[in-house]
Amino acid sequence: MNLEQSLRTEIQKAVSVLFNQSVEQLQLQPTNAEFEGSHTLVCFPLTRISKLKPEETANAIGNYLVEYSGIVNHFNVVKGFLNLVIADKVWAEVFAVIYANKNYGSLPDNGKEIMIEYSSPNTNKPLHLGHLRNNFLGYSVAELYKAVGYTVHKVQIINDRGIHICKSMAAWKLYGNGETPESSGLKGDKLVGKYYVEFDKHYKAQVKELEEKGVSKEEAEKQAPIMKLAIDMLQKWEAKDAETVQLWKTMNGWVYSGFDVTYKRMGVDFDKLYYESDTYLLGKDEVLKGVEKGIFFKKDDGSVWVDLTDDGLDQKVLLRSDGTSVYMTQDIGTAILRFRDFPKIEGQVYTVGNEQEYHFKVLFLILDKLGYEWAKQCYHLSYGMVDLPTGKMKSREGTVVDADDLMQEMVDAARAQTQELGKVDEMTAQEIDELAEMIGLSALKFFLLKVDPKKRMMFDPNESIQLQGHTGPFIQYTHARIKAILRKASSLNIAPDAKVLKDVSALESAERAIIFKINQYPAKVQEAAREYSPAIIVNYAYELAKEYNQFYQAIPIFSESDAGKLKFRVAFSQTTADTIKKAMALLGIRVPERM
RNA sequence: GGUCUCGUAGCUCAACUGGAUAGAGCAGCUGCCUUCUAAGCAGCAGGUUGCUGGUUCGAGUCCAGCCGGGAUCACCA
Repeated sequence: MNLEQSLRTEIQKAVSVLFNQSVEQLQLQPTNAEFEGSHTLVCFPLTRISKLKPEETANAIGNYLVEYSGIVNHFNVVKGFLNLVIADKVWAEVFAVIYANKNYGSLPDNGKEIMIEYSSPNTNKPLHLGHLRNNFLGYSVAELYKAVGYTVHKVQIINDRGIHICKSMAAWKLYGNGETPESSGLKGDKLVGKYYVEFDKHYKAQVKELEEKGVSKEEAEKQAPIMKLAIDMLQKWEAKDAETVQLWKTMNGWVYSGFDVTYKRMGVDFDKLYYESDTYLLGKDEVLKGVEKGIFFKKDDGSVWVDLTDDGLDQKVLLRSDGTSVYMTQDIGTAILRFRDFPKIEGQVYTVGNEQEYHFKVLFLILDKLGYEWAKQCYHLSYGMVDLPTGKMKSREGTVVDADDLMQEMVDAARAQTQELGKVDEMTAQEIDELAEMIGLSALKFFLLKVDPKKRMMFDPNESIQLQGHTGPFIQYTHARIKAILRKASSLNIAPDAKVLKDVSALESAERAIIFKINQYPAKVQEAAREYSPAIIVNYAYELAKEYNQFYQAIPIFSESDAGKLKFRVAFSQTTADTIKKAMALLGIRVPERM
């Protein structure tokens, strides 16, 4: 039983003894910094039971806890707030338990499985800033679910078919001269992206030319030879024309190898990939079955619809009048396929931008109507757009921030800063590279994860490159700093053991603050998983590091003469470093031994 | 227009789900490296939480109505 639970139990005991009534709900919160204590019981709601004034209620409970609980040393009351001061002996015991637990913060395997989808790019454009937020979020939520006991399957669906990739193919065929990633030295995804842009350029020129000849805009857009070629390729692809399929495979292959490089640097991975070319025909049977069951209906032109007006939504098309599938149909099929592939998963998390909220609302509703129990366990992890100081990212205006470029800039900035601070004197070139990589990516990930996922956020390149303050590098620095202490402790043969810890009394307030923080860690992990919010861990890690730095600055560890106390300080420095490392790992951020 | 969503310090974000005098970082100003790493610490300054009402012991948080951003309402994906 942890401290908070014990405290709640004791308070409930107090209430039932003092007021002869039981309560389940207690408002227990951290004490404001300005008052003495760590835990505060809000007593206003209890006045109904106590029939006393808030202050009197608080005093009565406080006295009882000091007398009987064995946890509370003393207390103070401000208005209806009962501020409790936990006995140092209890803190020491709490810490001793944490110190001995190697898996602190992780729950044991709960036998449940969950699927998390993220990234899911198109194959015609390189990954950009928006994908970075998506990937970091999805990866982190997966780590959070692992930490609370789930087996997690990370997947993505790659949008590898359709007119967009045919556009790149058409442009490459016309203007590529056989260019390959090898011959050009370009990353595969960049090469294909280049031809997508190329397509657009020529297409616009051709449309303009036709218009100048007196063709209407609408007609010109249809007649532009390059567009005709792209459409022709799409039809050939669907007819499984060998040459077209081969080109498609080749160019997508380039994209995948390019993406792999980017994913690797980002530090994300996937357990299974779904390709839209495999799944785009799925779902149709399911929809037709739905028609038979009367869940969906057919219009006179043959198109199939679902009526969601009773649920406050619209009617939505599921099959076109020519019988072909739409986006929604595919997603229905893919969802069902995934539950067949992984029968044990209890639900799916879709990490997709909030512009698709309506789509997923409809999707989950349809799956529910089709009778799939798991539909209720599907969750759209909807995140807000990333804005630039100049406004929205627009590919047409060339304001898209490329993922590879950005990561490189961050790493370069980290290297420059590290060198400027003179931290690299004793490092090899390889060590410097590794450190710069770690720091640069930490700054980026921390920056993108610190905001509540649901909210739209601002990405200011100048601010993101900051390595001081509320940043990943600040936390990494704290970790490295603690490691330096531990190295010194080890060289002095100071080895803490759990037995000594319990005997420590008279803690400094900075020490209590850190133990209090460390003690919160498991609850924070669970909250973050429940809320699908890595931002909770980001802020937790920051607060813990901040707390430690205050201690570090205020109390010189090795000047302590009491051997027990010295060991205690080394021990909780160790645990702080471990907790920082674990928390950062949940965010996909590594921490260095020195920096 | 319907639906959803956001609005907190000059800027970027918090606020434990209704609790105390709304907190951090950046930017600005003051201090602190002969002691474990100054990518740090301590401090100053900065707020009518978009506006107006309501609910109650208590509202940034809940409700209503305005004002202002954004998203979405395709036989596109």
